[in-house]
Amino acid sequence: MLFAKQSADLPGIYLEFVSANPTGPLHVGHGRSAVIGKALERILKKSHYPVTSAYYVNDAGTQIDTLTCSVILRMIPDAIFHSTCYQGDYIKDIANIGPGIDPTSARNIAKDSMNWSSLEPEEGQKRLIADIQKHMGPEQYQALKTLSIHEILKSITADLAQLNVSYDEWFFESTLLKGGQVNQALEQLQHNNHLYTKDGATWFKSSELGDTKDRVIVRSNGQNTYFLNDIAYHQYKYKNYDQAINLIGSDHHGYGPRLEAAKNALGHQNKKLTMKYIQFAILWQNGEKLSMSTRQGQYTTLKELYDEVGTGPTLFFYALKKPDQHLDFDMDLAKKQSSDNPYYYVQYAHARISQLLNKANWQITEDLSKLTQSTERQIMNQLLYFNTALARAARDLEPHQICFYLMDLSKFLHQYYNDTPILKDPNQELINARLTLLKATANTLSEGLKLLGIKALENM
RNA sequence: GCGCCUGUAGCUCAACUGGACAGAGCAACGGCCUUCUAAGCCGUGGGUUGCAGGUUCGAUUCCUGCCAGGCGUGCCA
Repeated sequence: MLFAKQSADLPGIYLEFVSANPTGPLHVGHGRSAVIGKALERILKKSHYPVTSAYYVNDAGTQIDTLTCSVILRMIPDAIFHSTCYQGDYIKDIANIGPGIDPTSARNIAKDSMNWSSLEPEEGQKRLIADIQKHMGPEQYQALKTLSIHEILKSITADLAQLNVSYDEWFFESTLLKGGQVNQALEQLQHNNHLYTKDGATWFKSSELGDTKDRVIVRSNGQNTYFLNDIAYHQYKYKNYDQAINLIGSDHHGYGPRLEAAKNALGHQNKKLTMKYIQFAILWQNGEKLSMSTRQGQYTTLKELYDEVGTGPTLFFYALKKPDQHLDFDMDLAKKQSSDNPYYYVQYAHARISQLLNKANWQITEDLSKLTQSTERQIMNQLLYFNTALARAARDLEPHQICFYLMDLSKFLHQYYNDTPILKDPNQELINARLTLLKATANTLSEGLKLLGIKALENM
């Protein structure tokens, strides 16, 4: 192989991450997947892989009906708010922008709401959705559903944008149902003899393909499981890409084998499915662990986090540890503007260089033969190592390797800066050579930070 | 019970897929600003890599068995 690989030779990668249900604002758990996922997209793209990033919007399941009904109940002051509905204030906000509900429907719903709370929570939940849909009528209901999803996605997009996270594609689960891809996948599984019926439900024989047990894909009540729709989604991925990478919370690790089984059952043995599990981030503030309960809206939102510690530190801290390692996110440290904080350590290195470059009278030179100090060699070696570090981060899907690379490079820079008064030297040629090296260092720091979504600072 | 992940210095973490005396930061202690930003640098102390075996010239890394923690083990998503 004489030449470096071109993009066209490399496998097209479909990278899905976050894909949180659009039922509420993103919380701090989603933040880590968002930051790592986007960093991976940039790392892979910089490594010349054709990458498509995607957010899968689950807009078809019962949780969306729960969302819609939560909003509707908040629009009717007389109705009793059900315990299984989403409690957060954001529901009220959506209800306030809504067009309102016609008086007859509202009265009926308010009347029924007494019955729901007398039932078992789950049963009440089911009845609630059915009754509300009946009273509202399909058009009015659908309008509010669309509005609710739209508003939630707006807030999710805004949160992600704060962390410089954007997507090539937003893929809606509902399009798979409308477009017939779900039925198509179902038929193909049937045709390939991977299905059977038991207890009125349709089962996928995933245990024959490496999973620990068979899985229901159509429930006895006729509803698809999340899994079936996801199979159809992955069918789409395999048809258009060579490799699918899913970033997924490690609490869902049991999901991988059945997706792999489905891939093979549909004849996509030649495609690669990579599950990258992201461990939880645990927030610490004032030396105490923050509660992560997702019930009753008692969790820390992503917005609260980046408002508190700032975008740059948030990005750096989320990416700092190996993805499959638990992350202790120390908010006090992230806010601290001192040497303990690795984010500022790296930024300070870049800022120091920027100031020198601005202050000096110099020009770029190709002659670096005068740079013979060990500190200068150390920096040069580290600069040459960048491509390797990048390749490793891409290979292992581990952005934290970029963080460690940047911290190492920053350390060499600070050492150099401390023991060599660069601008004081009488030899202009030497100054030119040294500042050329520092310019390259600043560029590399800036590039590395950019991979993490962080803008390098000129001064501090 | 079974499955996946984790266990490295007092704390938080690395360790280039099996290679040299296992490295950083913080915390502790001691130095460096009349000199380009001290948000920095230098030095000292700190380890039986959870435990016990095995494979290997060589193991934090691979295998087996324990111990501890986390997460799973739905006709939830």
